[in-house]
Amino acid sequence: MADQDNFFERVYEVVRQIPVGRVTSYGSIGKFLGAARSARMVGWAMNSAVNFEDIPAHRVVNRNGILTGKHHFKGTNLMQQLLESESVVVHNDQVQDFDNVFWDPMKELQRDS
DNA sequence: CGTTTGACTAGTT
DNA sequence: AAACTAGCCAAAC
Repeated sequence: MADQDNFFERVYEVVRQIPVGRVTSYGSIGKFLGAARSARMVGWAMNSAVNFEDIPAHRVVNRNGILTGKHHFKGTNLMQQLLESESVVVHNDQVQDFDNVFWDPMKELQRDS
């Protein structure tokens, strides 16, 4: 069933599918949803997603691999802590080896047919 | 219902 | 190279 009733839920669906040890960017998610120019909306969705424990928002970073929204988390450095706990190397609020841990929904999920 | 904002991104100065 | 501007779009006020 189409759980995608709202833009937010669509984002949640994608973020939920982010594998452990991988991160993605707002733009990529938005692009996958068909709203590449709505990268901010993805962030907005995440703002609400913080209320959802099922949404690993910490796996979503900006295009630079920087933990832009770390300040929005419960803990100041919680975002980094979570990423590090998932085998993601983070240093100075920035994801190291970003290209290696970057998870592209369009490439990994690929809208099948 | 009009204005502001906001976890972005790409382009320009 | 760093800072600023603009575009984007939907939710919150």
